[in-house]
Amino acid sequence: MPLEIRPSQALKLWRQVHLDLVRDGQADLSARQTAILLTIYLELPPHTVRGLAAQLGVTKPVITRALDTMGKLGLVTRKRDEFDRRNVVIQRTVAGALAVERLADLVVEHAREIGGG
Amino acid sequence: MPLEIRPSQALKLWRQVHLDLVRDGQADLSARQTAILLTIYLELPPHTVRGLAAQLGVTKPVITRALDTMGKLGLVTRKRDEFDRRNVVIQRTVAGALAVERLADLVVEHAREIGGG
DNA sequence: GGACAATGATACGGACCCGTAACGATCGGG
DNA sequence: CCCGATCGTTACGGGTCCGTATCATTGTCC
Repeated sequence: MPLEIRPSQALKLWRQVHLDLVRDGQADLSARQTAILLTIYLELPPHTVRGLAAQLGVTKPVITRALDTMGKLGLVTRKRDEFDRRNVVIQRTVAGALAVERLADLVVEHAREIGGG
Repeated sequence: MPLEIRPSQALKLWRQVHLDLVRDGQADLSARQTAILLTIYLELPPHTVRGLAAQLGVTKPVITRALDTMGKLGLVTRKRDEFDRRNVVIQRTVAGALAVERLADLVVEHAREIGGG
């Protein structure tokens, strides 16, 4: 059963959620950072810098810097892989899980409000 | 008729759309810029710097700078209001309308893919 | 052990954005 | 005409991010 949504509804939803994100003063994440964060929290671990870079189609420094920023915000953590010490495993945090959950609630709530658009 | 969507579906949708935005190499807009762009294209004109700042809960320079950037990208245009020459009216462009339309299509398409999640 | 590959981090110059504060231009009332 | 209010922009110091190139560390294979 596909999720049906019309273009006008999609845009209203997109706008309302972004408005809330901005007004709540939450971290003003870029599209890249959002994609990284959600990939970490939705896809099965383990996550590496290399893997994320490949999935997003960006270079490794982009991921490293995004992880630096999100690390400061407490949204993710890094840990060296003990089996292959070249790798770094990106781990989830409680704060990160809460932020993702809050985003989900925001989308659900506004979707409900929009209704027939 | 409310638009029903579950949290897990919302997150999948959010991730997929952001992944596409990043991979398409489109302008990597921040949450603020996205909110501004969609407000201009969804709400009734006229739009002013002051009005946008109030709606988003940010300061005026934030809007000015965002308009500078989007102007370079061809997404919006500015014009002085001839009736009150203190005001600046923000206008839509063909390129901006296309970008918004593309975003809508992206959301609709991924919503359809997700289905029962 | 040594050459080579792979991983993530760092250096660099340049661009953008932030918040606060000040600025020039314009309007409106006395 | 002038003073104050309003509008959008710009200046400033500080921070983040970009892409490219390079680096140190670690693993792999002969």
